[in-house]
Amino acid sequence: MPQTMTSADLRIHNQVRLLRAVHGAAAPVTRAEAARLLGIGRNTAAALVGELEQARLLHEVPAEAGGRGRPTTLLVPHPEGPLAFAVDFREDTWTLASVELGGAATGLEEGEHDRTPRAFAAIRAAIGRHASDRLAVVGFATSGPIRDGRRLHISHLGWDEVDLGDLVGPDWPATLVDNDARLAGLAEARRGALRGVGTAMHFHIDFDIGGTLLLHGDAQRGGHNIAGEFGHMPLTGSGLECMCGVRGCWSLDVGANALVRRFGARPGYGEGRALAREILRRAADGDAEAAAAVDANAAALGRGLGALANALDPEAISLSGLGVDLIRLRREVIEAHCAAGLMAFRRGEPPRIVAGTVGEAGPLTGAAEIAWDAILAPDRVKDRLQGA
Amino acid sequence: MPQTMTSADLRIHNQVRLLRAVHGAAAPVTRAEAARLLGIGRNTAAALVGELEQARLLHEVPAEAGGRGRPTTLLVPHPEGPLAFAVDFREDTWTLASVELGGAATGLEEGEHDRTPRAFAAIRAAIGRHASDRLAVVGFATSGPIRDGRRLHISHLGWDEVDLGDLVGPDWPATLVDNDARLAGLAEARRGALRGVGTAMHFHIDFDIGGTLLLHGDAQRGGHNIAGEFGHMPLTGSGLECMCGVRGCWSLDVGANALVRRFGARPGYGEGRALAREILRRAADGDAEAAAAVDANAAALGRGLGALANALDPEAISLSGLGVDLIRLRREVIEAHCAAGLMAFRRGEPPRIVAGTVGEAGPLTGAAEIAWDAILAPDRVKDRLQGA
DNA sequence: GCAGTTTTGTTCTTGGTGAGAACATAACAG
DNA sequence: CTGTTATGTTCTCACCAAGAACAAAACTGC
Repeated sequence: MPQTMTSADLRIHNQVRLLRAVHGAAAPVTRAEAARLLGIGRNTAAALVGELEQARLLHEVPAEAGGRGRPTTLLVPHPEGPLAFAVDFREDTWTLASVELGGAATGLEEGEHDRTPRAFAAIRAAIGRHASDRLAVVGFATSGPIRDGRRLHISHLGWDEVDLGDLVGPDWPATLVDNDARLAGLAEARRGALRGVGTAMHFHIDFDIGGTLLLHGDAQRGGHNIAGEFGHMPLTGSGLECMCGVRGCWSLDVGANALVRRFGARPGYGEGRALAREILRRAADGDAEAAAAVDANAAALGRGLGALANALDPEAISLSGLGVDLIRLRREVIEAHCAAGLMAFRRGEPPRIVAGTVGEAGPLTGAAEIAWDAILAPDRVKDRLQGA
Repeated sequence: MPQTMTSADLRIHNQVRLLRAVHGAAAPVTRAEAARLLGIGRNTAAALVGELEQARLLHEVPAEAGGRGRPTTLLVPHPEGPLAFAVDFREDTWTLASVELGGAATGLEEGEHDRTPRAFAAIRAAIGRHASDRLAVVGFATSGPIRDGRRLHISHLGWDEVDLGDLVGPDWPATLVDNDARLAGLAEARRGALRGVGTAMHFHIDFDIGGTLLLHGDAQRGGHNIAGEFGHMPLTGSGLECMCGVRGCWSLDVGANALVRRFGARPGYGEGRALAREILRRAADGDAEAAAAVDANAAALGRGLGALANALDPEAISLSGLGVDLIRLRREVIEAHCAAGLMAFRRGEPPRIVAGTVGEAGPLTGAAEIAWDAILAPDRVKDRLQGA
């Protein structure tokens, strides 16, 4: 239930709705369109926008006349408005970008890192190089579960229970950290293949399978912010022991580990990824053993998706990482095994399985989204409106 | 995002908040408490309550003085206010109850049925015998998935894709139907063991395992209203074929089917349930084979819960049906196998596994909740306020 | 090129909403 | 019986969005 509602809160509420409409729109919105969209009068829209312009949250530019009627204005990000910085912290590289209202991103800097917490200092320095007083919130994507939003477990870096506070320090701008797979899903829900889908799931397939349940455009975080480890459910009957400490994880049969294990390579990270790509390439070229490995992978993927669909009933499922390749090479296998895992009465209306459209930029895009969610939170908008 | 917000909507919004506070409170609320709870002034509270009394949604009665200060009034359901009827439609019996604002239930009638759609006519007649113009919405709990809220699949009655419209007909009062396991979970979240838990799960264990993910007190329904078939995920490596059309379902290893199968009985419904209860009793009395069956059941239950916790990260999990007995008899087994299924880093903070406290009344209570959710929907409250 | 049409912007009035201050009231405490 | 405390009540005020009326700026068709 929303918190207290006074007359003044009403104004903020509608201004946030307006800002969200602009931020989430696929194409630029005119002021008149926004009024219709929110169901408010043109006069009210003018007043709301006027204050938001004053607060440097929106800017009005003349819209080119597109037919009859008095020409209106386009609502665009204010040139001096707040910016979100987004960081995608990957296995041994990172990317920093600046994202304005509406989602337009500008790449700022990239770097490599040595897999130690020193990487965070380098990123902080990069942020410092590009930051201005327009920088409002930093969204940070990293792999691995992040318990309570603070304690990082990045297994491929050997980071276990690393406290975020020790990494970002007090000199950082306001920073929100979340899991990359979850953020990739959020990106698909807000700006990709899952836009407008009420109940959806996203899975990022790499060595591991991480994902998220997306309800009405929001990624679910669980009670301790560590929801989404779907790869660590025993969905395909594997008897192997997983690095996570459990036996039989789905991830052992789907993704890069499963592909490379078949070719005698040890599971792990790094160079294994190249081998996995090589196997996919050989499978596409007709190599029988590679093809069999990919078949098995796709089958296990489909089986697990079917099981999850029984439990969570998504309308659509999007995939990123190796999942995109698996869909490209073996859509029928995935769908057939998904159907086999679906309860019979569901098979007439199976979840759509689609490749994500945000692609590699998923974590970065999602990181920008959580940053913008914070910037557009009613309290923050209120402060900004009153501070102006 | 909430819909249009005008000044008038603000009033409704706060009145709904007030009604929900009264409805959801554990103990009766005074007007002054309600004002504090909602963060509104005493004057505003007086105005809101006054209109709600006018609309016969709330009634004020003098509260017995409990200390210093001018005595206030207790907010109670209006004696002529709306009522929800709740129906629990079970395997061969049904129960009809009347529930007032706040959740107080009055049993009205019970009956047996012949497992055919004629049962609905009998229930309709019972509703007619007790209905007055106070009856606002009927909440109906039945087992099996209900696709899109309309198409019923009740396997133990042999109902497949039975359209709700053919059952309830146009002469029914406004009726909302949902799955009994989901409604039992909703009841726990609103009035039971899961009250106040942000992320929780509930499972009802009978022959099958049905359940629901509960987020902030709301049961998740999925894209086609058929979420919650957690029992039909292959979480325990069974190789058996399930009646649902899939192989390896969790339900085959947990619940009454798994118990009776061990004793040579065929899986199914009806008399099998008595045998399952008998096995539990013998296990409690020390019968070795019964104990082994119960052990296996508890282990499989725990294993599945651990897997689901990896994916969905609930703070607490409540159980009903046989789950209550399994917790009573084998809590350690469940918890140990749950921990084994949890990723290692989660084991320090496992989900609490608790017996539901609403008990047998779960589906009925949940059915009343969805009915009251409808009655307290802003549009409906608005109509009632303006109609008065 | 001009009059009519269409869409939007702008201005002003109005009904409604919650906040806040001041005061009244009804209990309890000593 | 007086002071304290919590609540009810009344009144004013700032604010909000709606709606009507009018103005403005484009296009259309003759």
